[in-house]
Amino acid sequence: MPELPEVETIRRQLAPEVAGRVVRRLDVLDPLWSRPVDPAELGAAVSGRGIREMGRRGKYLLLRLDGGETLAMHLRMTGNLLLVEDGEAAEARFLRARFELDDGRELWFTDARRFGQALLLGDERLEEHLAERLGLEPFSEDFTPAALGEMAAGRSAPLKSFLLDQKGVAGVGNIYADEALFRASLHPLSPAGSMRSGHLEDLHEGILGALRAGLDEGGASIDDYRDARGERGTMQDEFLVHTREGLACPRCGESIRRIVVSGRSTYFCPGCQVRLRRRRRRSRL
DNA sequence: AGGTCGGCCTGGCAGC
DNA sequence: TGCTGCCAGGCCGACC
Repeated sequence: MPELPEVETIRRQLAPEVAGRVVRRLDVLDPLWSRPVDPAELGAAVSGRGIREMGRRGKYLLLRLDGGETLAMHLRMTGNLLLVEDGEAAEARFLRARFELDDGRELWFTDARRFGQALLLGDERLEEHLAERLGLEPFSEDFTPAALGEMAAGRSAPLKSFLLDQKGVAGVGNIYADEALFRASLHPLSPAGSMRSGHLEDLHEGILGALRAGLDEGGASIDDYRDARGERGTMQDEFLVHTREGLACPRCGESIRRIVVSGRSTYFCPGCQVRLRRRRRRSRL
């Protein structure tokens, strides 16, 4: 699934290719992609516009256009954004939207499950939209163990659910949540508010370490994910626990388990990931 | 208000 | 072989 490392891999590949180009034409083939906006309306609004840059916030790809508007795209589960050299020759399976650039190349948004969406907003409204949904960027200097502690304080939700919540740390999804918790030696069912300062440092480091590994490997291609060139990432070969049920823990050798937390498959090592207890409220003096 | 759950959506695969 | 039914999960709205 596209999470921060996958989306950032695509952004890094596309940014130098699309900056300064013009979208000669945007063809929206699937009304679900532009919903609730009419496909033809969104197509007309983007066609002819110059591209300033390709950005990212959380798991959103941000196509920044001339004139102070941005097309925010979300890949959700099975979306891909491909740079296509020859639109005639490429296989158009699951094609939902097609951008023709002024250099003859095309950007294709493909999406088997059709969860992906795009939204055109003025930059001010976009900032509001993102601020309502997303918390800290993990690679910003604002993301510190102390900031993590402030977000987790008083929360009884399991650490796994806490990490999946985009309003906390933006960009972490099911894969990297499992990997981060393993790196931090923290049990996914531990209440978020139960972490002490050492745990906060471990989790902070675990999140960054897992995301960096994903970036180094060009993302994880368990099934649908491909980078902007259509190639697979290799992070799935480096997973420490995710999808490794029954295999030996790389740290202590115990058998990795799979449980369901918040309806999501969750992999962890019962041998070395510590289950914290809910912190007792400070008694009043 | 914080936490959980069902719905969106469909390809792929297990099971018969 | 071919059909059915279930699973995957990011995000959001409904509900407790």
